[in-house]
Amino acid sequence: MQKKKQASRARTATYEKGQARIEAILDAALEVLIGQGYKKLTLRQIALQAGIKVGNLTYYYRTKESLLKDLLEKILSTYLVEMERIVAASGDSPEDGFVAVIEYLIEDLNTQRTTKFFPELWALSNHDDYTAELMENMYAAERQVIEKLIRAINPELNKQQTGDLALFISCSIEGMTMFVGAGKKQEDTLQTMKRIACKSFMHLIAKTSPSDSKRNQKSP
Amino acid sequence: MQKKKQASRARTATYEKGQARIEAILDAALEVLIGQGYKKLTLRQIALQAGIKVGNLTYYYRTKESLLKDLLEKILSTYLVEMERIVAASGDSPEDGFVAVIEYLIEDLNTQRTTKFFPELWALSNHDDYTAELMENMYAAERQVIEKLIRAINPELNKQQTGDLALFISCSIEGMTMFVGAGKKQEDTLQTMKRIACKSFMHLIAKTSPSDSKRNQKSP
Amino acid sequence: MQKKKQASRARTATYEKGQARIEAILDAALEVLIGQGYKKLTLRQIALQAGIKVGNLTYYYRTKESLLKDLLEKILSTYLVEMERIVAASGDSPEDGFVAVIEYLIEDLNTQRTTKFFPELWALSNHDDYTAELMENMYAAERQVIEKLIRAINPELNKQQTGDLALFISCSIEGMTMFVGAGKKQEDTLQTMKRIACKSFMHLIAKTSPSDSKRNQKSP
Amino acid sequence: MQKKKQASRARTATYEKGQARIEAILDAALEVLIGQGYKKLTLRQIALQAGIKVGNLTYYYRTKESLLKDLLEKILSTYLVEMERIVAASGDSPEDGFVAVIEYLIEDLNTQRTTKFFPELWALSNHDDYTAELMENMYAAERQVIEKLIRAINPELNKQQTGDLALFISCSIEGMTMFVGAGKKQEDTLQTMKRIACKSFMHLIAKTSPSDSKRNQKSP
DNA sequence: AATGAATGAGCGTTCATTCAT
DNA sequence: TATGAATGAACGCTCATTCAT
Repeated sequence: MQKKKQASRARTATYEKGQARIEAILDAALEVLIGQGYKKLTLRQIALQAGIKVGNLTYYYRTKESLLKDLLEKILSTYLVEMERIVAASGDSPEDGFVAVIEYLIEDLNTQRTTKFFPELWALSNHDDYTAELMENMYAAERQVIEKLIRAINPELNKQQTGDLALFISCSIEGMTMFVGAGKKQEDTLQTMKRIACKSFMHLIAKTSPSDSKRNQKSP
Repeated sequence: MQKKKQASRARTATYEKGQARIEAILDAALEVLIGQGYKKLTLRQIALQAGIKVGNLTYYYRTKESLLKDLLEKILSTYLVEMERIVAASGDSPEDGFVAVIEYLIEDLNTQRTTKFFPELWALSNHDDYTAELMENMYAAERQVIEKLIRAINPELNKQQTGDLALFISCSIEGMTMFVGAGKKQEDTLQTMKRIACKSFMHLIAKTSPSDSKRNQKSP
Repeated sequence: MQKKKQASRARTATYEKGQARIEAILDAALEVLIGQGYKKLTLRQIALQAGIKVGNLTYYYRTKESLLKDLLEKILSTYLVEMERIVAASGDSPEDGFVAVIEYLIEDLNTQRTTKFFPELWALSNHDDYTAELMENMYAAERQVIEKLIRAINPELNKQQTGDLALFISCSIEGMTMFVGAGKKQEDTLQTMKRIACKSFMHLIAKTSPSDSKRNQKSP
Repeated sequence: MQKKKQASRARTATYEKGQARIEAILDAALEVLIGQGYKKLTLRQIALQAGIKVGNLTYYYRTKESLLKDLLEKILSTYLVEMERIVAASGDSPEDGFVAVIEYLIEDLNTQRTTKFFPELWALSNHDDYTAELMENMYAAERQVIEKLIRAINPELNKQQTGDLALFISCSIEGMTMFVGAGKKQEDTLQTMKRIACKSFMHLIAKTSPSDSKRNQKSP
């Protein structure tokens, strides 16, 4: 029901076969990006991975840029969808919801899909404005989810504070990608990190008081 | 006197002029990497930036790979050198030393050199073992510095715990690179992040007790 | 009634709709050729202009070459038809008829259709024998019209001389295409050229005597 | 002495070998253009003709456009140089000079270099502004040479009239390219055309009076 | 009659690398 | 040391053509 307009920027592909091809192409592209990095993310490699010829690839995506757009949008959107699912499923307690989100995010580092893809995304966004914007939108949405939970846990905090805390928490988790993710040196510390993160974040939220913000009160 | 071995993979360069050239080449390469990204880090661009011709560049570095190796080594070593300098300069109090290191690391995000370079490094390490190893060595050294300070602040913690805390702290800071660094959307929140980070980390170190570790006591 | 054989190389197109499609395709092709040049005269562009898909285009013309053939034949035939119409309409006086033809040919340079198309035709005929033959046939017919008028004006001239004069006159007019045609630098001199041409040609016809021909009398 | 700065837009090519290569490349390009038309004027064909690899070709000309620029400029400049040489060599009599120029221009049609190249040039100029400008400059210079001779033959004519006559004469001759040039159907009529042209043009110049111009006197 | 899908060849261009001087 | 010259491989992309539906 809800997946009808995927690959919106791709060519028409009105028929089923075309739709399937587009999915296959995007899957292949992600595979290449994860497996070989964006330097090797060439049309030839993608076509090879997808089992088609380059000519056919360009039939669906006239430019590499448009393919990349679709690819990034597809991947990033799945993360948001999943996040909202987690929140919705976590019941009434905001504390439980918060822990569920944090654990989901960290647990997600167990997949190569995540640990390989995101550093590529960050590097890409370094030199491509569109990628940077897309990434920023995704993380902004993620922070909004976190902010809502923070506010529910500690309603005394003002908007500025919840935003700052959400940003700090998001940073802390994203930073693990390079170290504790799948295939990384400290791979096995993932559970420990989860524990430390939850404890630390919960304390941070609970013990931050409205008067803590340096911004609101330049001189104490 | 002690840094003679630099550019070990480069050509002989026994004479001063050659050494200077190598420095110029590496500087040029870094400039290009930061300013234009890894994708445009071509021999042509590096030579142009260095004011020499490609032919001459290949005289010093027979392959692009060897140039990259030297470049990474040079950059990463400077971070370590700086870190040790910071620690040494921070006096007797371990708390002061810890805060100084944290603040240095976060403050460093103010430079494009850092915010542009590290995501590239992470992406590179994704698919290149040598880069991954080099990076891991650097971060391991960084964590050792942090661990030493943690142990001085809270001597009760065991080796496992200090290691985990250092890793968590390192992740938290590195994760800021994509968000609060120079040229990023949340660039202006750097001071706030610094404050939250210091407070949060200090509490984490102080309030962690030896019995917290789930690893040591599989069954409670 | 008499023009049935058009599009002889195209597919059957026995039905009216098919005939209309072929006309639309050829019109579209001419439009593209004139507006964007031979380089951009691609099946994609033609199909786009005709409002159909490439796949359908290839149903009517199995190869691009066959489409081009039909296109050339259609265009060139229209010029001949028009020329004969002009001659027929110019009444009894051969002088009037001659001037009418000359003026028609020069006036025709006012349309982009002419000034853009013919240089392409000449370049094409440079390396394509069929095009060269088609073009030669068209110009031969044009010269025959002119020859007939010349002979009527000055009956003393022999066949060789009328042929030579017709050729010279035809060259003189065709040569204007690159300079005084629509969109050309000397576009505004078209009327002046018309006047000079008529005066010069009329004098040439009137004052040429049968003894002028060097060919007939190698030694005087 | 005078050929030092040829190929000004090409790469440095400071050494003899490079200079020779550039000449070879341009010669090869002309060969391909003449022999196969601008559609087949590809870098691969040019390189093949020049006996080098495409990679080397792009070392001298970074873009195809720059190569074409140099090619056109080189060819067109040779025509101008030759024209001026002809005029200078034709002695005192303006009539002799004029005839010499006309005969040179028509005689030139005996070379495939001319009959093949110019239609390509005209077609090129149809869709490329730079080519159009270059071509216009060349023909403007040619007309200036003709105008000067016309004025010497009939000093009574005003500037407007000499310009118009020069244009008409130039058109008449250029128009022969498609018909009487080397390899064309009416190839053998070249001498006849020469004779008709000279006679016709001389009469046109001699018998045009200042009062002929319709432009100066809107109503007679 | 019409379209979507697929292919293979070729295009201009970039690049790391090799080599003679 | 330093440069110009040359190469081969790969890149993104365009195109005419074929084919199943």
